[in-house]
Amino acid sequence: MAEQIKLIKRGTAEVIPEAELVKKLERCASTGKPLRIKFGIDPTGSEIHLGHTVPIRKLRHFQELGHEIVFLIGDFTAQIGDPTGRSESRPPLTKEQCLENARTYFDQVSVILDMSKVEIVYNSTWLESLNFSDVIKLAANFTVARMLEREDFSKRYSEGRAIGLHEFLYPMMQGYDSVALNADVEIGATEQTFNLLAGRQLQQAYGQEPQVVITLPILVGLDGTQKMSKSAGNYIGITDAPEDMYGKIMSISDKLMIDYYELLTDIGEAEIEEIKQSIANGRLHPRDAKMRLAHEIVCIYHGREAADWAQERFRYIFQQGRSAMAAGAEALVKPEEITIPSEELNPDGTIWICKLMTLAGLTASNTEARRLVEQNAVSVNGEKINDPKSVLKIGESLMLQVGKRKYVRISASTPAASELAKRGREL
RNA sequence: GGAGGGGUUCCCGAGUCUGGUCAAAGGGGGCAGACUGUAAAUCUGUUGGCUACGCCUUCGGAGGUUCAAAUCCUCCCCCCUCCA
Repeated sequence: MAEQIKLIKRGTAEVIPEAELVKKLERCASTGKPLRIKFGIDPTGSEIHLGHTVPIRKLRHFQELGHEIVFLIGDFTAQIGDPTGRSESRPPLTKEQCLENARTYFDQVSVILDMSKVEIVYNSTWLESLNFSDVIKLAANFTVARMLEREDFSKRYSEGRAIGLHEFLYPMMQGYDSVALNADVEIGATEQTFNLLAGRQLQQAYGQEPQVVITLPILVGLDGTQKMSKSAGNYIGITDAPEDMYGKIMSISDKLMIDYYELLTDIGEAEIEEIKQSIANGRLHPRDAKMRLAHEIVCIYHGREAADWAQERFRYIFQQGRSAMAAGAEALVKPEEITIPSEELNPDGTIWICKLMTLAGLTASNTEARRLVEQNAVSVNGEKINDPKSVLKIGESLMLQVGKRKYVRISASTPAASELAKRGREL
């Protein structure tokens, strides 16, 4: 029992209230009836990043302990859009989009969770059939003062910004979901606390035992300050290539490292504590601790072999030669191959460097390319180019590198091939 | 319904009274360079496009005045605040 609680509490922000969790677990142990763990998502259909995995990993812990995961797709609520943490309302989604998004979501999540044991439900199932008097009855369980307790609402209210009346309904609906599912535990990020607690309130009103609320910290992104999110561009996608994932983790600040250890890996708490101590007293170089972290995480999503490779590659490129172009580096570097249509070349088979960079997708415009060349950020076959008027001959193939991390191998298509491709496009 | 304040480049925000010197200050963020541990901090450069010391497009939208408009005029759209 103590072990169970320890695993469940690991990395959480809050367990409200802990005593009830203990009671539920004890009952579960004596009756053998697993707890129902609710977790809801908005089927907005974006790529999953490490920030999303924090609560999902918590679900996995519950799954390991033999409890039942109920995955709630908020297909109904998606039509309103949870105002939490954002000011823009989202465009409504069609049913088909919801289903499609849910499918891609579960594809990605299956790396972490055993999806065959997960119960999937859609909240339109019960929310759609409520009528106006049902809604009034539900709404009567809350007061305006109570709603304004939510930080997001009170802040907007005091700043004189708009709060849509329908936004008050969101916590209510989420709470009613818990009633409909008879949830024992609900998991969410700390910013969800209010909505999660609404579930407790409504469950009590409907004569159910209230759910235990478990909140998880919000994962800070690569920039070290903002919440990890796609729109902020500070994220690590779980489908990122091993080397990218590894590299991105290496670029986080030392301060974040321990949080990442705790929230994103299975390394034991005692060991994490030891790492922390060793760094503090200088026995362990923070870089090495971070490499371990990066390896560990890549391992989860790509397997040991890929993680080993990414690590070796990192050592080779960034700690030793620092040249992605060095002979024999091919196997580690694995540059993306880009073929330039030969009609883009000048008659003598050469091409202007800036144009080449843009064609290869390394820059958005020739002007940007020119700037980078002038800033000494571009090299070809390992040699810096700093004349923006340079003209290159592609020949067999060449390595083009921009900045520290972007590089591609360029080759030109034969005229015949590009002619074919062109015709293919027209057809 | 009444009164007032606004919409400027990725974001915030000057510039508008007193048209040109405005591709538009400053800050943030981004990118690159130096230093490093692809860390942090710091410093420097850069941040619409175009084979480019010139040209083109951009200050909510559409017109107009003018040699010249982010700046002046007309109409329209949108946002916010206060009062009711």
